[in-house]
Amino acid sequence: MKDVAGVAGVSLATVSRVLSESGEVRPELAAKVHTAVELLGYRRSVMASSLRRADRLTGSLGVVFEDVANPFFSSVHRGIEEVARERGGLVLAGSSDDDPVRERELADAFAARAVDGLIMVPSAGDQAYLSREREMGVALAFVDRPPRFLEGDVVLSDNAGGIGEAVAHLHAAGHRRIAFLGDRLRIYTAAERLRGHREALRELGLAEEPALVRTGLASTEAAETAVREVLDVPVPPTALLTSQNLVTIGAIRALRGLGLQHAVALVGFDDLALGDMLDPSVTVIAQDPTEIGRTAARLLFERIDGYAGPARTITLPTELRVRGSSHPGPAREAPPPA
Amino acid sequence: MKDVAGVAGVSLATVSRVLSESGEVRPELAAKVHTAVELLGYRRSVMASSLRRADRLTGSLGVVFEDVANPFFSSVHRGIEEVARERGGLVLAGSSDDDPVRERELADAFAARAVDGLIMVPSAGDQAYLSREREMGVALAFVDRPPRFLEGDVVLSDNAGGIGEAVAHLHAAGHRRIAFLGDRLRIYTAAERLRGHREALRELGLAEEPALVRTGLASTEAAETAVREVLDVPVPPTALLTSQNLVTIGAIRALRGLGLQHAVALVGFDDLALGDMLDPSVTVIAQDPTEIGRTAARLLFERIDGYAGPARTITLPTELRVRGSSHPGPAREAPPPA
DNA sequence: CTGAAAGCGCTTACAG
DNA sequence: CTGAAAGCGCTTACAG
Repeated sequence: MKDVAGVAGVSLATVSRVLSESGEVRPELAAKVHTAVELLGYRRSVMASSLRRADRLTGSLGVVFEDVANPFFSSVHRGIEEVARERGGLVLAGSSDDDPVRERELADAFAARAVDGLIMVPSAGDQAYLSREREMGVALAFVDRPPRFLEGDVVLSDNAGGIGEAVAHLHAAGHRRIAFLGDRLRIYTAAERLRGHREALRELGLAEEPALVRTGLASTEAAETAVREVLDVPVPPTALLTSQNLVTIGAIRALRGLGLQHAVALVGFDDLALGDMLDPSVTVIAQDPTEIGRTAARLLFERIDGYAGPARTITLPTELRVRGSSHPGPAREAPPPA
Repeated sequence: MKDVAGVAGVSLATVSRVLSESGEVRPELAAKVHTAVELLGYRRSVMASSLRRADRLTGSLGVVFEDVANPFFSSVHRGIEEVARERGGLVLAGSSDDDPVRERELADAFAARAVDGLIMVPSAGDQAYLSREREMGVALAFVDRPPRFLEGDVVLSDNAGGIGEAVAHLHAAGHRRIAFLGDRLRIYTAAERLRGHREALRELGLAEEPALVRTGLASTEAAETAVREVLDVPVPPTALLTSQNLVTIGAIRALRGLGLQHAVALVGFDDLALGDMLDPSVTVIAQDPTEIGRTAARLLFERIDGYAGPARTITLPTELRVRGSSHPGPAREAPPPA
């Protein structure tokens, strides 16, 4: 910048004013500065700039995902990037692998790089430590699940509502025995989806049968086994609701293995790539991860811009994509009462 | 840091030495410093630190992908993150959408944040502008395709070799009429894959028939149409080679639409999620995106650590995953000579 | 081994 | 509107 000032024949302060578009500068001087910048190929250092600025903003955001390579999160990432880009912001991203220690290391490393804000998919741990970052001026927003032991803006999908819609859809198609296959309940989304199932059954006047509810399924294999077991009870379910991608895949494998893919209905949470190419194609409850990312970024920028009101929770709707698996071909009579 | 010095009763310089682990400091003083750091909850500013350091390193890396939400690239991202993490580094990522202007804006924005290095998936444009960044001390590495008008370290998949292996596999299964469906040839990987097809045919003594080669396919729809056309020639192919995911999906749709999914063999480039659940399951040429990311990060860190030798090109092998689609069920007699 | 001082590249009151 | 000067939070010769 010193060189630019020299070439342009103005003071350092003037160059700074021109380049940061702050204060009034005579157009002729501004032109000289721009010419010098072009000539020298000068680029202002964001780091030095933010160090001295009153607002200390760096125009960068940190994002902690469970895994940047997970397609759901990488779509959230994209949504955040889109909104950040409108403001000239850049995104730092890292994977916590749902490890609270790693999550904290990442938050620390981002804060040390003076990010303006942090968007986090909170791990199973405790997020209270983030109140210190907030005090130090780092804005916060959460995504996919709420933080624990800390208030904060959060963007969620309507997990319970999405499941409820699926249950109603299956009920309308004549199903009365709807099994629920879910992940470990310590995971917020897993618990919410189970809650949605229970509430929907109650609203429809259906009894909840313990034999038709299986949770704690963390892998495709576990899900496959659970589906086989749940279909092996005295009065088996006519429809399956799977609360997560891996569980859905396990269920598909199990149904195929038993030759029941056209006999037992299936609705899965989260869309599957190629889900429409399978036989039968898979009915799903789809989230909108890109919009989740955009929304979280907007909330975060409001905080960065000074909003200091109470924490907000935004719940985005899910979309039921009805495909073949919830319209099993052969006619079926109503199952006997439980 | 000033506060820490005050509490610890030492000079600023000593605190800096302890925290940056540079220079010799008496253990007792170091202990005092650490106590003060704990007490105050102090965290060193990476920005201020790097501004004054001799090496100017910030411990952050910029990555320009075509799209952070593309599963291939998000896996590359994960590989880069893993290697960066070993060194305490952080990753900034952005999407160019294959737009040279956006690519350059991102490279600029990263450089203004003083990243130590840049890993890029070069867009179709010209990367010569990056030589300026390199002169300013930013290390460079490229991924998936080589930069244009610039020398640089690059990590590629063995595109031609992977296709060659697939052609040999189909040939061994008796196929003599193997169609190639590819993307726009201005895309490096598309051109390489077509080259692999041609060379493999030549090596096997098969003539290349223009009617069996279709390129320029940028969408599922275009691919579907092209497959229908290529199957409609007087002597149709008995096998299809698709050079990219969207093309593969278009081919699957076309074959199903025609009821030929068990009659015409198919091998696609890049694995498909659920590719093993389709009927028939899809034989693919799989890349290893995470390893591509790790390798690029390693090359980049070598440059950051001072390696100044010639540009290196590392080509990673692909893996042929033989599944049902290249073993069509019904026996088939050798097709008539061309 | 330790401290006082200069300075990285910038912004911002403070005068004029 | 413009410039000289102080200072953001740190590191690093330079003395001692």
